[in-house]
Amino acid sequence: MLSDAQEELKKRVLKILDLLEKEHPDARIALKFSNPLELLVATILAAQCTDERVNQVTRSLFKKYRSAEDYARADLATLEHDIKPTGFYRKKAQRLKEVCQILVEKFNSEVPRTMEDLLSLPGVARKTANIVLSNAYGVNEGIIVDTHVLRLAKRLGLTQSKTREKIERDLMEIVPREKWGRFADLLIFHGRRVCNARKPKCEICVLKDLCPSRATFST
DNA sequence: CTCCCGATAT
DNA sequence: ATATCAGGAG
Repeated sequence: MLSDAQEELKKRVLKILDLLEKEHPDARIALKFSNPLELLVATILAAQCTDERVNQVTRSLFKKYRSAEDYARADLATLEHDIKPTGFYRKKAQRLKEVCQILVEKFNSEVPRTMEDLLSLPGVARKTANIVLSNAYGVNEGIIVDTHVLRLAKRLGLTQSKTREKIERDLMEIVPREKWGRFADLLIFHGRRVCNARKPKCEICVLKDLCPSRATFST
């Protein structure tokens, strides 16, 4: 069912994509990785942690742990120490080890390529799965709804929904499927550089003329 | 909803 | 002091 309001939202999305593409042509995932396993590990570590800190940790981590087997047989206390600066380190170490044990046992030591298999892994929900599918395998199963996409989608008036899963469905209806990956990259990049959580820089924002939240934030 | 974790910005 | 950082589970 396509209401007029939804058609308007689709137009607004295209405008946003166009403006952000011109503003941030180099927008790209900030996590550093060289294969699907490294991306999965980096994304798990990225929960409530800046990508910069994750990259700092993974630079040495990826030299020490090169395969799913390496994590699967790691000493838990050692792994905790190796990822400590990313925060939540006990839970993250436990999940990394458990996830990699499952990869070894059930997935031939490889990172799954389907949403269903990824979601079966402990500590992997839709946000993490979408990042891996999109950035490691070029698959658009859904739209990454992380803290930035969540915040910007609300501020830009693209959704009124509360939960991540509803917001993802809302966005999937108004963003062209071939742009799902690009949409997330651009919103995340813009969210980090301009539309911050704390103090959004509305005065330099290329979206200010179409942003319903602009007045709220202007100084 | 809380908990998990700690560094940093405001 | 408090909110936030490419969240997910109980």
